[in-house]
Amino acid sequence: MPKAIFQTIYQDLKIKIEEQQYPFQQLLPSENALVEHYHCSRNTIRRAISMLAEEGYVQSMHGIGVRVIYQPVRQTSFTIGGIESFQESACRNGLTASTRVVQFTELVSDEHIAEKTGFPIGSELYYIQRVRYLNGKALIFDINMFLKACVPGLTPEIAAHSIYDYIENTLGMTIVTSKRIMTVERITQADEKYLDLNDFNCMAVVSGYTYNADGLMFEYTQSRHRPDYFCFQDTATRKQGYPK
Amino acid sequence: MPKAIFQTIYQDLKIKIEEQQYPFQQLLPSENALVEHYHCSRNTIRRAISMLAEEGYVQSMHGIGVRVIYQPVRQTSFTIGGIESFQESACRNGLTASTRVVQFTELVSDEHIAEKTGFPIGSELYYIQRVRYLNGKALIFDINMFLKACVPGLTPEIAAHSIYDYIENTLGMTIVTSKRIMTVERITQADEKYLDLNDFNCMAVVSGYTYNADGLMFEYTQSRHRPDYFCFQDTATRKQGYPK
DNA sequence: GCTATTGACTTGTTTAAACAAGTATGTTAT
DNA sequence: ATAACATACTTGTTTAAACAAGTCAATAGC
Repeated sequence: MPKAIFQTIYQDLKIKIEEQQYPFQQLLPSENALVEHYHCSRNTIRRAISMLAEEGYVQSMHGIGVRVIYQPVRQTSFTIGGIESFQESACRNGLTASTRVVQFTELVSDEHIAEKTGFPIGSELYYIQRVRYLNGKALIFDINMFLKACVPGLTPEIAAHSIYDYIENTLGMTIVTSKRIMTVERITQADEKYLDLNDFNCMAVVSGYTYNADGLMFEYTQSRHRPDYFCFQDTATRKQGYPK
Repeated sequence: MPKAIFQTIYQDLKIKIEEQQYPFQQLLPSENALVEHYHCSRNTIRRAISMLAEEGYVQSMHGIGVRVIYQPVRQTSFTIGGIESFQESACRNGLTASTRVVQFTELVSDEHIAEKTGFPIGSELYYIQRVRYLNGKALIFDINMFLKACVPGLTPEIAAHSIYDYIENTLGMTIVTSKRIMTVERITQADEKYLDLNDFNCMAVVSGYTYNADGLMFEYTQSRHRPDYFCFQDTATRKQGYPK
């Protein structure tokens, strides 16, 4: 439930842009006009607009106005620069999702794991392997490692449902920042064993490092997607003011 | 040359974090301390900090402070949520880069192109195919389409050097927003013809839609990377204030 | 007719202030 | 000892104001 004013305005403008009340290539009402409409200060309006600009919804033009550059997306896509769980993504794309836990153990981080995941050597971890089904097809293979101290009481039953739901709603922990690296890697024996592969010899791999509200990295995830069901969206803005 | 105060502070803090003057997991000086140090208002400090948070350098904790969560990167990576040209990326990663233009023609957008690129039907375009070499190996195949009206005077010679350099420094146009979609696709005949493929049957594909300062989309790019030389970085922050 | 200037808009940057709210560390009262 | 409270921090939100700077159109002067 958004209580902050800028959040409310941000979401209201976002919906109006998505519904094309403010169509592609048109200008938004000027900041001063929005100030009158929402009965708030110009700073608050500017904060909402800058959030929309970051997501590629609008683009401000000095002396002119704020242009809408949002266009409806083309196909089912998996992430848009936010942090979404598998469940949330599937739901948003209108797909039937299910999960099978194929491994659930505990282990202690050694040198090799520390190098790959960033967990200090000696950390006690949960190690989980899951197969994700979309509309009945085995398409995604997930490997998760959680800091045991941060996610106590994890069970295979929770893993089969939604770990994020457990973390946020049951444990009350807040997930804040996630660093992700996308690569394309050759298929492994586990991919072949668990997934419905169509003679692809590569997988789209998203490696994620997730931090909680204390700034502590508590999760490493490797998510291996069958190429034809993978799509990753991103909006970049060119930094001004480079040296020279 | 950054003249804005918040830019200066942002870059100064960024460098200090990268040099680990503010080490991983430590807190930055409090906002009020930074206000004294930089002789500016708290808002200006907060703006610089929020930019660092967006890039995954720091994370603010209500009532506690701002924690550094930056860690030096692992390997050669190709993009970090900014807009970088091939030249800039290669330079940053210390690689020898060269480019061969294999096609340079003009064409008019038809229904099929409009669907794929978003250019309106009838737009006059430059159509360019380029092979990118890193340390002598043909690894990337680029397909570019530019709105002719926006990038007048483009030549194969410019394409062989750096189109972005031409656009920004010669034409004086500013690139602001770029929307990108990452997918993994099967190799094409052109990939086989031009690139050094190592029995991969997929390519990492980045499709980009670039907008200039007028909010006009003037470029569509498809960049096809050999999987083992591809790495894409991203930092996401979980939005607070979801409905219920 | 053409150019230059003015003025009314727009967004961009910065400051100062006030208050809310979360955290940690005391001290006090039981 | 322990619980409750006070208080001195921290970051988070919002306002109001001033000025800078870019755009655009109408107007004045030649």
